[in-house]
This record gives sequence, C-alpha cells and structure tokens, in this order.
Amino acid sequence: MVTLKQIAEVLGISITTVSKALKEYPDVSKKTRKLVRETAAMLNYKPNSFAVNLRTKESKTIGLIIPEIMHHFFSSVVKGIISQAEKKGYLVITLQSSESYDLEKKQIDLLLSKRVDGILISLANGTADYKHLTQVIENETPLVMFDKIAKTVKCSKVIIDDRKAAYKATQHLIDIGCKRIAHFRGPLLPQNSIDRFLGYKQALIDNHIPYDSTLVYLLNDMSFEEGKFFAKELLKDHKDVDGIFINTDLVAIGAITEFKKQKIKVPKQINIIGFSNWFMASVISPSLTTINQPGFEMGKKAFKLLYKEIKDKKRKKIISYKDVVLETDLVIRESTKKLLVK
Amino acid sequence: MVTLKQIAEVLGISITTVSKALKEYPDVSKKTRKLVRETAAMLNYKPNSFAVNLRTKESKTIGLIIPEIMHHFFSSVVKGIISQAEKKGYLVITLQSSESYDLEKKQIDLLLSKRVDGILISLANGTADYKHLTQVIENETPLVMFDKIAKTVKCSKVIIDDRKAAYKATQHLIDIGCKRIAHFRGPLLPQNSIDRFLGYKQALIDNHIPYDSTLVYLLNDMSFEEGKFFAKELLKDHKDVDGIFINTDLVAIGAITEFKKQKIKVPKQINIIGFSNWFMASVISPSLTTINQPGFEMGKKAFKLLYKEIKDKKRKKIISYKDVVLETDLVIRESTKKLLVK
DNA sequence: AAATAAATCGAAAACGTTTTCGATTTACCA
DNA sequence: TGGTAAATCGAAAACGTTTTCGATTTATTT
Repeated sequence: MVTLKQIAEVLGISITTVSKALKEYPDVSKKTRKLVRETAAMLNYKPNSFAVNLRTKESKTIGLIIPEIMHHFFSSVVKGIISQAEKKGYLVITLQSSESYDLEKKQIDLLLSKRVDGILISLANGTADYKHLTQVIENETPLVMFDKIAKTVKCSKVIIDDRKAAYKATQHLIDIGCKRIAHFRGPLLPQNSIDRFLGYKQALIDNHIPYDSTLVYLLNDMSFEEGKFFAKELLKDHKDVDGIFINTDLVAIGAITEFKKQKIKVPKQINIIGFSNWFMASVISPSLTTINQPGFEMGKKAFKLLYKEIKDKKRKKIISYKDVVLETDLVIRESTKKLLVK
Repeated sequence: MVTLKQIAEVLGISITTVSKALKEYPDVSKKTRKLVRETAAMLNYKPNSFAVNLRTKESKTIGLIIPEIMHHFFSSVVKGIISQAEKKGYLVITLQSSESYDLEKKQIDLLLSKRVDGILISLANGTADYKHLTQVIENETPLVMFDKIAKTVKCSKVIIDDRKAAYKATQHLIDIGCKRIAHFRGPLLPQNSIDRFLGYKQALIDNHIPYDSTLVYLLNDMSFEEGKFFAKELLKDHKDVDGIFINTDLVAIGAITEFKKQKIKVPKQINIIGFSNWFMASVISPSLTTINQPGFEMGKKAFKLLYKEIKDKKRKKIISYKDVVLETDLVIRESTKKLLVK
C-alpha cells in the first residue's frame, strides 16, 4: 500500500508538502502540485482512511438501527437513507434490533464504540426506556429518530402524523357508510400504534359513533398469520362489524385472505383499510385501500437532518432539533366501497 | 473521551501496562490488572477504534453490494449476512448498485479505500467485465460473490443451481401435462438468468418437446408491470400456450394479474410457475407455484466463507476458494394443476 | 548471601495522516 | 543593491493504540 511517505521519497520532498499538494493547500507551487498529483496517480495512492479517521476524528460513516429489514416499509427507508448518504459521501452501517430492547441497547453501544459520526434509529417495539438514547446525546453523537420514535427524547425526528392518518382512514370508512368499525391495533408501547389507535377513536367520537373497546384487537407480531387469526376472532365475536381499520397492510392482507376463505365478501360485507401502502396492496384481490406512508422520503429526510447536525457539530454551532412531519394520503382501492343505504 | 493515557495517569503507571492489563497479557500482576479494570470501568473507557484500526490494520467491518435492497430475496440475504456478521463481531456497510455497472465499480473503489476487511457482492445486471473484481483480489481483500456471480472470477461463491432449479420447474409443467411452454427470461448478462433459460431448454429437449425460441420473452427490469406487459404479448402471439416458467415471482404475479383481467383462467388455461418463493406468492390468488430460493441461508453462508478467508489471511494461510451450491425446492400451489387429458 | 530464575513493568517505535508555525527561498520595489 | 513582502517548503507534534524488547523488581534456589 502506497503512503504519503513513499511519494515523498520518490520526489525527494517532505511528507507535509505531498499531503498539502493533494489537498489543494495554497502554499504549494503549481509545479510541485502537478508533480505530486501525477506520481500519486501513477502509484495508485489511496489515503489510509484509518489514519485519516484517527487524525480528523470522523469516519464519514453513520449507524442505522431498524427493527426489521425484511419489512417493505423499512427497506424503502433504508434505501432512502443509503442513497442520500452516498450523495454526501457517507457510508451506512445497518443493524436490526429484531424488535428487542436489549439488542437495540447493545447495538447503540457498538455503534458508539465504533465512533460513527451519527446514528439513525427507528425504535423496537420492546423499547420502553430511553437511557441508551440519551446516552448517545450526552456522548454528543448526532441522533435522529424516525417512524418509531420516543417523544420525550430531545433530538430531531421525522415521522408521519399517525393520528391524523388513522383519523383519515377511519373517516373514510364512516364516509362510505360503515357503522360498526373495528380496529386491529399494534402493540402497546410504540408511539405510532398508540397514535393510530387514538386517531381511530377520535374519528368515531367526532362522528357520534360510540367507541366500543371490544372492537379493538391487540396485535402482537403484526404478521400475516395474525391477520387471519384476528379475522376469525372478529367473526366469532362481532357479526355486525362492517369495517376494519388495520394497523398495517400485511395484517390486512391476512385478514382478507381469511375472509375470502370463509366466503365473507370484501368490501360488500366488510370494508377493510390497511396502513403503509405496501406494494402488494395494489396487487392482491380485492386490492387494498390503505394509507400511503412515504418510506423512501422519510429515509432521505432523516439522513438530511442527521447530516446537518453532523456539520453543525463540526462548526461548533448550536444544533437545533427539528420535528419533520411527512404527508400521508389515502389510497382508495377495491377493499372499501360505498355501502348502499338500507 | 477517556484514553489509556488518562487511566495511566490516574493510577501512576504506564500506558503500556494499562493496555496490557485490559487485554489479558500474562506479564501484568493480578493486582494491577484488577486496579486497571476497575478504573477503566469507572471512567467508562472505550477504546478508540480509529486508533485500533490504524494499529491493527483491520476494522472488523465488511462491505456489501447488492443490486437492489427492496427486493424480498435480497433483503432476506442482507438479513442473513448481518445476523451472522454480528455474531462474529463484524459490522456491515451496505451499498446498492441499482443494477448499474458504473455504480458498482465506484462502490468497490469506495469500499477498498475505506479498507473494509472483506467484500460481499451480488452483481448488477449491467456488469459485463470483471476488472473491478479482480482488482479486489489483487488488493488481497477477501471477496465472496453470491447469487449473481461471475463464473470466471477466482473467488468463493455461494449460489443455487439455477439450471437444475429451472429444469425442475419446467419438468413440473411437463409432468402436469403442458405441451406448449413459454419462458419469461431475465436479462442476457446475469449468469442466473442464462442458467435458468438453459435449464428450461434442457427440460424441453429431454422430454422431446421442440424448443421454440418465439416462446422465450426477454425481460428487462423484471417488474410487476413487465409481467402484465408480456402476458399481453403472449396472448397476442401464442394462443396455444398452456404453461409459463417465469424468471421471478414478481413478474409472475404481474402476469397472473393480467390474465385475471382478461378472464384467462389460471391454472385451467395457463399454468404458471415463478421463481424465488417470495412471501407474496403464497398470498396471491391463485397462489403461485414457485421455486424456493433460500436467501437467508445464502447470506449466512456467504458471510461464513468471507469470515474464514479473513481469518486465513490473518494467519497467512493460503486461502482456498469454495463454491457452495444451496438446495432449492419446488413449492406447488394453485397456479399449476394437472391438466385433464383431452 | 549470592546467584539465578521468574514475574512485572515501561520506553519507544510504529501505524499514516493533518496541521501549525517557523524557516527558507524567490519576487519585487525603491 | 539592500530591504521587504510574498511564495514555498518542511520539522514536528498530535491523534490513541499495540507490541517488542530491554530493564527492573521479586521470588527461588544453593
């Protein structure tokens, strides 16, 4: 591996001058600059980034922790982050917490000890306390949370307005004539499943539809199988339900599959609306009405915020935390349809 | 940030001893070792990995290049790689080539200049020459290719037997009675679309079914839309086709969608078999017969091979390249069914 | 008690870069 | 020509760790 020293020896000049020549310092003559550049190119010189990191105290690398990479939404976020990071010359180390608080904590420690320039995180469902996150901030490592966030932690965040989106979804069911609306909600801890539940409830109240807690089913792992399972449960418990707002598309598709199996007509007998606008939502039959959640945009925005913090920190500017709320929209498809007045 | 020097000053001993105490060197007494460990813990000492990297010439980080992170198959591979790497204390920097040769080349350069300990890659469709890959090997950076590989490059590889799998798929169509079997093939360059095509062809020949090149359609971006498009084309060109072997599930689902739209019955009129066993294949209606491609296993295996090479290189052992072929299996679902004899 | 062996420690070099600041050379003007 | 200003260069320190090898202390033996 070629080093500055070797180039210096070849040309009979100092390491200092070689280093400066390669980085456009003004105090090196055009002649030597040209010379240095040429021999550097000839010898295929590549700066040793380990040494650069040590000297500059930055690695141009950020850490990313997500609950699960195999979810369509998260992989679109990851894609947004990586593409934006690459533009700014940053690399991304990805870790997945598998929805485990303990793993998440370990991974934060790992990233901190690797001295990444910043951390991007979407919280695990199991995460209840935030010491590991405040530790990051005390460490003065820029931190940005996205999607599954902790409201009380002081840092930049990029989210959607889950409550508003859920309200919109529920309102849509009401608008087409649903009277008994169930909700398959996400786990208890994550902020976004709380917010979606609250949006659902608020829409009912605002439309003078009594809120019935027995119509709310608590999902655990939010899988396809759970969709089928709770669809069955619902049919047993409440034969009068005419609409369901489901926390996520995958579960909704599971529910639709079960309804089809039991010859329950969607949307004729039960209207279903999901959440996320997973690609498959448009392909399934009947296609799924859902809320579009801009994953790619979220990833890009999250990186941009982090990037700004990293830059501000370098320039010793005080960093200001921002909350960015991305727009969602209702995508109406076949799984919901205006009911005929009886 | 606490350094060895600070611990040394607190205890009034040398940096050397502190360093040794923390790494179980035999030439430091139990007493001082205990003392050092305690104060290190108290001061929350974390080794500066930049300095460690520089000194040890390794970063415990590997690079990963895939064509597209948002494909179900690749995200399962990524998951396998990350999980296995974490077990061995390695971090993974992920990049996506977006099927572009130029990007792939740049990313290889980037990873090399970052001095990752090894590189894992699945080739872009656009990759025709392999200079950038041989350059990695000349650089003595361990390299393992998976899924989309270059046969001629001398390095370890982990793949499935695409030819055999395609043969199996085609044979299945023949076994259920198909006589005119079309194939939607992948792009020309990638080894696996070549192999799948060859497997298809071989199965026809072995069963004395004449190979008809007009029944082979060349996919470009392998999207859902392309599936719909070529389904339309096929209906225009060949009304007698009774089975299609399609390069990948997503395209197959596109085709099924188009057939449903045109009231062509699957599998009654046309049998369809896909490739990959994408999760959605089991959910779509009719569910899709396909070839299961073990992504998670492939990722794990690929990392294991890379890890061995990294270790061998450190111990200055000669590294031997291995070709690992993972098993695939036929998953029969609703989109194929034994035809009644006419 | 002296001699030897074993245990414990630390100085110093090295990894390769960046950057400060002083030294040297060249250019310029009166 | 002498003097000053500008341009160009390089020595050296620093980043924080690891590791070699020699030095010192302690324990053991005769």
